[in-house]
Amino acid sequence: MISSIAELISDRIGTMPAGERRAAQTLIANYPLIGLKTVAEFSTAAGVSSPTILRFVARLGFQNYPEFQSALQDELAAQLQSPATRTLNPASSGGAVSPMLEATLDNMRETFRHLSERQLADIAATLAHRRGKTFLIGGRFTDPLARYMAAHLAIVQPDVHHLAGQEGIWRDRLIDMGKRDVLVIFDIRRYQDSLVRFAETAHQRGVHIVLFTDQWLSPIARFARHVIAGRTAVPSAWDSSAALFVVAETLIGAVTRQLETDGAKRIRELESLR
Amino acid sequence: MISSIAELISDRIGTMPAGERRAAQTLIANYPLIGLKTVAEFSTAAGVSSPTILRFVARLGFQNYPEFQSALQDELAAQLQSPATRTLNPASSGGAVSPMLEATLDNMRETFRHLSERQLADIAATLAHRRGKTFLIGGRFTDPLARYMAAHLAIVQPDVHHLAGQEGIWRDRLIDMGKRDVLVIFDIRRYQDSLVRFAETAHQRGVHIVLFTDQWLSPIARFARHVIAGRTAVPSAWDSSAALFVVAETLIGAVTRQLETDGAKRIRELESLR
DNA sequence: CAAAATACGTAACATACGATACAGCGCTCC
DNA sequence: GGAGCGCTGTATCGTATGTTACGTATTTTG
Repeated sequence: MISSIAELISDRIGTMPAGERRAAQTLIANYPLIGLKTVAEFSTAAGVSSPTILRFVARLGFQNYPEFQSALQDELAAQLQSPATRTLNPASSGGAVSPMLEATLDNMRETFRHLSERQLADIAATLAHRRGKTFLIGGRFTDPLARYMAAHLAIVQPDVHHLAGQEGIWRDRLIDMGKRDVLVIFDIRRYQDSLVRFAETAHQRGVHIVLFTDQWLSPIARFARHVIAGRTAVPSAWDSSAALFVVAETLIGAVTRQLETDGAKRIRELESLR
Repeated sequence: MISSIAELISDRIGTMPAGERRAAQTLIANYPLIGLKTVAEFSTAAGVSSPTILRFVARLGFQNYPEFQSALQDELAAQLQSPATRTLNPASSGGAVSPMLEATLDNMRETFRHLSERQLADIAATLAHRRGKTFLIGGRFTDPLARYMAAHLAIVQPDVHHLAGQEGIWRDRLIDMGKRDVLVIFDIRRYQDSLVRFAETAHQRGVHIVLFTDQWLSPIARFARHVIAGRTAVPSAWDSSAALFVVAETLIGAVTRQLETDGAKRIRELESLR
C-alpha cells in the first residue's frame, strides 16, 4: 500500500534513469516544498532540465505538473491538520531499520538522563580552558570520534592535538603533557590495554583526563576526572557510538559558545586563510 | 515584532474592507495552503473576485502574488525543518543542553522519515557486493565518519579502503577504481571542491558512488547513484553530523547482517589473529 | 439627502509557466 | 565495430495565470 508520494518515489527510484533520479533525490531532500515551486526552480535545484522534471512526475503517474502539485498540497494539508501522523511513519515500522533507530534514540535519551547540565558545563569549561594543551585519542572504533572532536576544537582554540598513528608515536607525546593539559579519551568495549596504560601514565603526570566510554565503564575511569557513560546497545552485531557522538557534538557546541569572543575572531582569521 | 504572515494578517485584519477580510479569514482557516494555490482558486474559496485577493496581498505589503507565495513557502519550510518548534516541550526547555539534544533527535527522525527501507536495503546490498573494492572518503569534518564506517566494514569484508592524507594521494588511487567498485563520500556544507572533482572523475570511470550529504545536497549528488540526505541543523555554531552517523551505523549493521555467513568466519579469523 | 470617495467585480491584457517536438548523445546488445 | 534504443537538453509553442484598467455598486460624510 502506497500512501504518500514520498513512498511512491522511494519505491520507484530504483527504476528511474539518472536525471529523474536526481529530481527524485532533491525532492526527497527538500520534501515537499521544492515540488510546490515552479518547474523551472525545481529543475535548477536538481541540476536537470525542465522536461526531465515533467517526465519525472509523469513516471510517478500524474497527468501533468499541476496535478502533481495538488497531490503534494493535499498531503501537506493532511499532515498539518494532524501532527500525530508526522511523527510516526507506519510504513517504516516493522522493518529492520526502525528498531535500530528507536534503540539509538533511546540510548541518547538515557545517556543524557544520566548527564547533568552541570557536568557538561564543567567539562566544557575544562576544554575551553586555554592555559594548557588539549589531546584527543580513541580506540579502534572510537578514534574517529576523537578526530571529529579534534577537528572542531582545533578551530576555536589553539593547541588541540589528535594523537594518531602507532602506539609508540603517541606514547612519546606524553612528554609534552603536564598538569595544565587535558586528555580526552574515547574507549568502549572491548577496552584496549594500550589506551589504559597510556591513560595511567598520563594520570601520573597530572593530566586532566576526560573519558568517553560505555555504560560498563572502561578501566580508564579510575584515572579520569570526568566520565561520560554512553549507552551503546543496539540490535546489531556492533555497539553503537551514536550517543557518545551526540555528547561530543554537544560539548563542541558548548565550548564554542564559551570561547565565543576569542573563537569568533579565530574563525574569521582561519576563513581568511583558506 | 511580526514574524509570521498569520500574525501580520491578524494584526491588520481590522483595517481591511469586507471583501479582503473574507480573504483573510479563509486564509487563516486553511492556513497556509490556500495561499499556495492559484489566485482563482483562492478567490472562489473566499467567495470574492481575483482582484480582491491581489489587493489583499498588496495590503499585506507584498509586491505581487508570487512574492506572497514565496513568503508562505519559506515559512512552511522553516516549520517543516524544525519540528521541535512546533511541538515545543516547555518542560524540557531551560538549559543549553536539551535544545541541542531535541534538535538532534528531531534531525534523526526527519532523516529516517525520508529514507525508505528499500533505499537502505539497496545501499546495503551495494556495499555488501564483494565483487569490487570499497573506498570511503569524507570532507573536513565528515572524514571521521568515513573512517568510522571503514573501520567496521573492513572487518566484515576485504578490500575496504579509507582514503586519507593529502589530495594528491587519494587522487592517485583513482587508477584502482573501476565499474565494479563503490565509493562512499561524506560531504556536507561547505562542500569541498576537491571532493567534487574527485567524485566527478570517479563517476567518469564508472564507479558506483554512495553519497552522504545534508539536506541541501552536495553538488556530488549529480554523480551519485545513491544519496542520503541527513538533517544537520542544530542550535549551535556548527552543523550536526549525528544523523548521518546513525545512518552510517544502520548501514554497517545491515551490511554485516547480509554478509553474516562469510562475515562471521572472517570475524573469527580476525579474532584469532589478535 | 446629495455628492464624493471608496470598494468591488468584469473584462481585456501581457507575462511566465508548463507542455511538446526534435535533435544529439551515450549506452547496450548484436 | 555497428545498429538500435533510450535518455536528456534546447528551442518553440499554446495556455493558464497574474495583472491592470475601467465601470458599477456601496458606503460615507457634509
